[in-house]
Amino acid sequence: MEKTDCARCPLRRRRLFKDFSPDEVRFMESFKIGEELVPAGGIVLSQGESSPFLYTVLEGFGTRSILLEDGRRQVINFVFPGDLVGLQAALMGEMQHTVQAASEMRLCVFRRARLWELFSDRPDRAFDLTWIGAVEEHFLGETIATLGQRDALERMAWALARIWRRLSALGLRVNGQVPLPFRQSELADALGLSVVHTSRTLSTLRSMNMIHWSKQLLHVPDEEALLALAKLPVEIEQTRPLM
Amino acid sequence: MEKTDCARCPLRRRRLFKDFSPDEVRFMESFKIGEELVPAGGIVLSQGESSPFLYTVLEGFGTRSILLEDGRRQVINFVFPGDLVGLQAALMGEMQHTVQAASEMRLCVFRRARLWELFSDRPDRAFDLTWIGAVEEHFLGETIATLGQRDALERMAWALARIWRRLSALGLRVNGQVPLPFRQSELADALGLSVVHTSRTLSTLRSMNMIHWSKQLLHVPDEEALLALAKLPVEIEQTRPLM
DNA sequence: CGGCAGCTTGACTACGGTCAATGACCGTGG
DNA sequence: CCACGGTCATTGACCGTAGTCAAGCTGCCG
Repeated sequence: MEKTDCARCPLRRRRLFKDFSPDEVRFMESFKIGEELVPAGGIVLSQGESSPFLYTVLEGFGTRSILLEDGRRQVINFVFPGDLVGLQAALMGEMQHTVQAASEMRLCVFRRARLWELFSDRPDRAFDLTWIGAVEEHFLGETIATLGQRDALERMAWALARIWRRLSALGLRVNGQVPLPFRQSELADALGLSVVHTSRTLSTLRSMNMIHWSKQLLHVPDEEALLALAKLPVEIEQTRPLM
Repeated sequence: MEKTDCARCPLRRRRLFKDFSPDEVRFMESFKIGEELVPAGGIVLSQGESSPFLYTVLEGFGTRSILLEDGRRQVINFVFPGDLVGLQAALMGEMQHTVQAASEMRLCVFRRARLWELFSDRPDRAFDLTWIGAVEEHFLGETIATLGQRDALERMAWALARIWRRLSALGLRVNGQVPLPFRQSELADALGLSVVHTSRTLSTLRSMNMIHWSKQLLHVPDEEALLALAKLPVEIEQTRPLM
């Protein structure tokens, strides 16, 4: 697959992401070894396996999830364009979770073996990498707080509000709608709810006129209201570095 | 407070931690600016505030927790000797959670402003820092899976098994007991349970003879059994870098 | 048209929350 | 030295949120 060169990377134009210096663009250009397409439903990285690659998502959506021994599954979070996946395996040896495509995904491919080079030659990029890890960690902390403290309605509002905000910041909102290619069972596994209760909770949110979700499209008529229900502060999505 | 020099750091001797090269010791020696004591109950870092410092825990135990607007609290995880705290604030500007001492803590103090120097001069240490972030992230993922998928008994077994293993690996097991200076309400807030149900769950575990916990001391008669109840693989605690 | 996956709805159940009373322990002050 | 009050843990009674089981429904694809 031919690679789009980083200089004209469509993602980096988005306000959500930090600008690169020309130097950084050049480095990433050399760091990137290609692109990969994963079909909807495909596995990007598999729990328990190591991978010679890490990836930045260019397009498409996915999930990170942990499989328990007894078959239960927990979706750790959702993966959106701009997210880096595979860093764990790159650092720790093997993936501790599975990354799966929910819609077709286009990925930017980096070679794990060259990660050390990044640390020794490009402290700025190494810093960004650590920064990305810290943001991820913060987000997981918020997720823990949500699962630990909030009830089903709040959890659902929280998840949808986060998705809505993120996709909006990515410029994926068209006609007041964002794409939402997840199934209810994935939401359920992300929020620690049963599929049945997920369905009921969604219908409550619909009847409250907080969301409209059908045909893989989500519309939020009153963002403030949903954020309030989710008890999320009305802050802006912070600009983040891109790998 | 006079500082113990890194060359004879008591923590680094423990098997749990990676060895430093003499070079690294020298660098850390210069990176460390002092030590600090925080009394039991004291706040180390406060959610929403920034901090000019980051810390490595030398002794003592604590919690990281998120305060929700309505007063609910979620304990994200427990903090043990060897853990690094304050990296989030150092990178992202302000703390997203609070770090509080559960017992008296002795901390190694580093200056945030010199973090950049670490990245530019010491790629090995920068790599370790990122590594620490990745491990933390993995652990939070496991926590999410626990809160999302497991019932009260499994959660409690999981938490106590993790604490038991970690403290054992730290060499803090004496006479088959590890110190456990947390209150039940802290366990409750960590596991998303009410204090009442936490007490009941603990008494179930006791009656199953899985744990003995009194007077801030925890004893696990049959580690395998507890790990099995917690559905935790019987792996060794991985050696980790120390900052 | 048939079959399957995903969603919805109803009926019942149970895990864990809430409220409340009591007990154990400890530090403080009369 | 003991009484008092505070914090933390325990226990009982009751209740509610969310899980389970099961039956239908919808839409899609072969």
